[in-house]
Amino acid sequence: MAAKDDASSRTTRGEETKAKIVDAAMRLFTAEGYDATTMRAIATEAGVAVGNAYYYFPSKEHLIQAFYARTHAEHMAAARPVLEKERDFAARLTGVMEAKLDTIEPYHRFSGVLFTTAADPESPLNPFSDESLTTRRESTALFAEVVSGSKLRVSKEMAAELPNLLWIWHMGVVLFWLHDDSKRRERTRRLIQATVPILEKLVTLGSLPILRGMAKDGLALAKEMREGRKLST
Amino acid sequence: MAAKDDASSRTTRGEETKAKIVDAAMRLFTAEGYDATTMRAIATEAGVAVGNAYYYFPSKEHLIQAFYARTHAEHMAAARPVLEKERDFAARLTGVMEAKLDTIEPYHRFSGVLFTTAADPESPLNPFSDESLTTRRESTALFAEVVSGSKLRVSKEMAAELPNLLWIWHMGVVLFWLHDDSKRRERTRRLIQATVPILEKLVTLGSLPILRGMAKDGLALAKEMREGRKLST
DNA sequence: GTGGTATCTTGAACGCGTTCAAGTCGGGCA
DNA sequence: TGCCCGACTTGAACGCGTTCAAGATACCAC
Repeated sequence: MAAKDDASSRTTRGEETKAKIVDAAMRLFTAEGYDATTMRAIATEAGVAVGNAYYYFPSKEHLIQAFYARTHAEHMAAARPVLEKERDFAARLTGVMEAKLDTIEPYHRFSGVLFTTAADPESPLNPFSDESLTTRRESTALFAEVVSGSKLRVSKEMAAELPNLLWIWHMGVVLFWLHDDSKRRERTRRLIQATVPILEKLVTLGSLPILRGMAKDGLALAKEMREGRKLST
Repeated sequence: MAAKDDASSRTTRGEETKAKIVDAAMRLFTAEGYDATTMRAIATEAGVAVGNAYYYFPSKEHLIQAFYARTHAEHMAAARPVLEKERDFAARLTGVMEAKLDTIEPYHRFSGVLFTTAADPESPLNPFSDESLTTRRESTALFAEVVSGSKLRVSKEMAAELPNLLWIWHMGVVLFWLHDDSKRRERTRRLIQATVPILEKLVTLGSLPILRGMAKDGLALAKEMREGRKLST
């Protein structure tokens, strides 16, 4: 009996409590919305004291980040089949982005808060913050895979910068999605359908000798701007 | 004596109290930051009861909007000389955008909150909200003037849509500015310097017969997306 | 003047996110 | 066995944004 308890040692109990709290929070956020969900309600739903939630999460906002990490993981999984199957750049990008929409759809109602703080340099939810670094890196890696696994041939500079640019594009699409109250988010899907070919065209044209110089300048600018903020890698 | 009081009638007293509250709020926001400034402190500074502030403003956030309206007015004024003097499109756009940066610079420290809610569809501060309609319209009109007062010749469709696109671009620049901690916001200024010629080039190229079709599609898309949200006009 | 009324003002009270001093628990060492 | 100590848990208390019933104020009609 005691042997088996090796796994369910000290830290494990804490992990369980932590998971109970995140679960409760996600249930309530989804059902009631962010503002309407109180920390007391989360604690009660999780079967713990309110102070206990603060032992594991510094603030209510940080609970959202845990939530964000989850949908991010789901997105990574949902994008997998697309990356395995498709070889065409536009199809890969569209597939990955649509997988994102499908993943976050259940939370459209209260996702506002999720990205609300996106613009606040002080918030831990800010996609440029250190606390978002892991997620951002993974997300960028996903877009790198969209490029590298496609038939598209790009320069070294382009290969280095394009994933970051696609990540920015993806943030823009999500921002649009937030405000999109059309059924099944048809508008956002249309936006994707319309902008992906443009992106592809830009990348392709950027490889032509004539436009090489201009593309190079653009990429250099993107890199410079990215490194100015603490976004680098 | 009584005759002179015509002007300082009923509504005027209310206006004065309202102004006192906004003044106090702006002083404290600038000095202490948004979060550190309490409604009680604002009320005390303004010499009124806390409940009185809520008679004039539905929430603390709405006080920011009043603040936003002020800097907006300042920007309109600061942009005037540029529009009077310059005739070159790029110079006009750069000048207007740099005027914006100059106007909002004093509030960089706490502007995060100002745009924090930009992504939240529920917030009254959301630039796409009905409550922001007036400001947004004026702002768009400013960019319309940037175009119309320049030597640049554009198609009817382009003239109709370009101001909105420039407004979006301007929001992006402000978002970048928010995260820009370089001295004198040199990075943001560099971003403007670098992107304005690209915008100009895109507009110019879009007028060429060869690319007319593509430009038309792009403009139609922009219009469609804008009308999907309640942004129209 | 007197009463009526719309406008404006008050501050106690509410529920919230958050903090923290005071615990409880359970494995390891004597 | 006893007891120690770090990991974990508790809930009362604090200060905040916000609400609201109650009152003050100033103007009009009579």
